[in-house]
Amino acid sequence: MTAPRNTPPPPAADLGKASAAASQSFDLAGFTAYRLAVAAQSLSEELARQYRDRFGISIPDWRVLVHVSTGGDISVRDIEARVAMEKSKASRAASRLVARGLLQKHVNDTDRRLVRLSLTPEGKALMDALLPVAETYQREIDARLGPLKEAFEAALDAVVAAPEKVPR
Amino acid sequence: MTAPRNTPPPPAADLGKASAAASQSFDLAGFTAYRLAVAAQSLSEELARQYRDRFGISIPDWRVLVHVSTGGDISVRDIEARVAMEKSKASRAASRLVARGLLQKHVNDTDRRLVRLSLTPEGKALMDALLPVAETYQREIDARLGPLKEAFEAALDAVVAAPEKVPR
DNA sequence: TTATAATCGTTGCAAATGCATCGATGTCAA
DNA sequence: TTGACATCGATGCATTTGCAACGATTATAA
Repeated sequence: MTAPRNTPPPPAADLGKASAAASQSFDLAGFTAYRLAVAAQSLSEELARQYRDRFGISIPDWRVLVHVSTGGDISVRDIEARVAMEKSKASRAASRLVARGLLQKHVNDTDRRLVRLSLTPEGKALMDALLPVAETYQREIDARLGPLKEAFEAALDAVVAAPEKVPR
Repeated sequence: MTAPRNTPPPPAADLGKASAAASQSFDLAGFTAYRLAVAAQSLSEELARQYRDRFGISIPDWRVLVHVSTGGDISVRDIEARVAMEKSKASRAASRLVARGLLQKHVNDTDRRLVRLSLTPEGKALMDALLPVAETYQREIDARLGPLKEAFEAALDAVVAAPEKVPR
């Protein structure tokens, strides 16, 4: 991102072109979904790099770990619903973490289809190392946002809340 | 999606952040990088589903198409730099689009390492169909944001601009 | 009860992805 | 000019991903 070297600055508006239509009237930079995706990727990668380099943890791993560490007895489907992750992704992340000795799986006695995920002592120890990194990073982001933070949070809520289905 | 059934409502806001034992003091919902990622995925998927179902276009395809359609003669590395996409991803998306007859590749005569990507007539026609969908969707998002939009855009800029590297 | 449907977590599989590397081309300094 | 190095786009490869199954379990209704 952002290393245009031999690239001439975007002409941005020179395609006169035939069809009086779309071909030149759209600017990706003004497209909120795109800008949001780029921003999200940028932030996630900053943090993910640290997790990966220092702890060997991927983003799916991290999400599962955080959810389990804060949520008590959590099932895969809880993660799917609350962490915005495909269930197969959550399932595999959980299995990886179990294989690494960070997580345990138990059968839920009330509903034996469900799995209860919980941290092992090793998992707890890892989280104790991981969370300060996340908190430091969050403070960094807060600093970048400054007074915009409140509006930003509100906007994130607003944009996700889909009041009605977008016409198909 | 989002049908929490047997899941108790998230505690949401009760972090004493005693920092002593991280294992329960962190709330993913208060973590900006996460919220941003979820919002971005939500928005991208809403639009991507339409593109996929109606036009067989993936998000990487879409980004390449938009960039080519607005940017004139564009190389793969331009896309990498300006669309926040891995170059192999951009390269393969371009190849897919060429295979579908939507894009053309030419050698850049000035620098023969570069590829010039341009829309075929079929590609232009597709964009003429695609862009109104995107514009409608953008209006939908604007409606959701309302007066928050300005602050939201500013916040996206602020959060991405990493003034200095986060300590590694 | 029994039959039918729904849900949970896992897994097979094809496609997509990230990374490293390659050949081709270009740049630059000696 | 030559040689060392950089850049571009493509690709091999291992991993990850999304989706559609599946078996096991539970819920619902006849």
